[in-house]
Amino acid sequence: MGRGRIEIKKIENNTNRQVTYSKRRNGIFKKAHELTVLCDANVSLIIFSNTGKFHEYISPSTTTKKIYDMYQTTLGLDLWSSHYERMTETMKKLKDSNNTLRKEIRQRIFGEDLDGWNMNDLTILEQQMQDSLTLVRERKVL
Amino acid sequence: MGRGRIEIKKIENNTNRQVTYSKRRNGIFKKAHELTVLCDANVSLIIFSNTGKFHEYISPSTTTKKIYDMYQTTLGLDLWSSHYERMTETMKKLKDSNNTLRKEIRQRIFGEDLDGWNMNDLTILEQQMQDSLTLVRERKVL
DNA sequence: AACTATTTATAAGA
DNA sequence: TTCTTATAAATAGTT
Repeated sequence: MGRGRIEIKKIENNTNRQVTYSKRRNGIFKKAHELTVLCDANVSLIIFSNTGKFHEYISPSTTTKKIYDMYQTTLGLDLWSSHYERMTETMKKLKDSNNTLRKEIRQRIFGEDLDGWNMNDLTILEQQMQDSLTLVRERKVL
Repeated sequence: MGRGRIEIKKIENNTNRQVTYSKRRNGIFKKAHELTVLCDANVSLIIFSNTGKFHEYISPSTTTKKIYDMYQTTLGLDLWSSHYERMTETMKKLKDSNNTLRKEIRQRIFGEDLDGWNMNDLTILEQQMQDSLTLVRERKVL
């Protein structure tokens, strides 16, 4: 690498570690970009230094989120997307339930939307309405 | 780099590109690991080849999820959480709406849950029920 | 998969 | 820090 072989172990001297970090960070970013161009690859490279400083390389043709989504899809992981799917499904069920309830209210409270009901259905509905009405009238005299 | 300088542009020959990809992937993974150890850094390196093959390096002391969580925190980004929050809010509204509808049905169809309604409320409800019942009866004779 | 001529990366020094 | 340079490391083309 440079003047004399170095051992791959943590550089204890703060200044040296910082300098090496800066040089090698540039080096690996360059490598990441070369891999992107030469081999038409998509690369996401995120680095946090030991002092918490953040640097990243992302291939120009993609985004970090896309890479992360692909990562999850590829590994079949359950970090976000399955959670998302569960929520989507729950939401769909809630919406369906909502629609059903609204229709029921239109039919049974306002007597609307009853096209297609036959005489028998209507008789049962009428009886139910009569019962409810009786309940309310009873409550008024309590 | 090797025998003769190369240009950094896409290698068009499939075999050559594949071979270079394999060699350089190893190279950059080694660099990522050296940076991790020498500089005590946390590195996430995810690569998708142009054929969709997936490879990653992650510093041993961390996980990909941790890096992405830090990534979001550091950038103050909202890649996933804002979407999540919007969904959570929508879901809450749907649940509330659902509960309201169910209560309305209990009260106005089954005459239940009417504690706290005063005489005036009950009279209005009674009138509404009477109107709906009339609507249904009219429909029966159509 | 191994070899090797070169280029590239970089550790240490200025 | 930035530049220089000796040397190690990476790798493109070859076998």
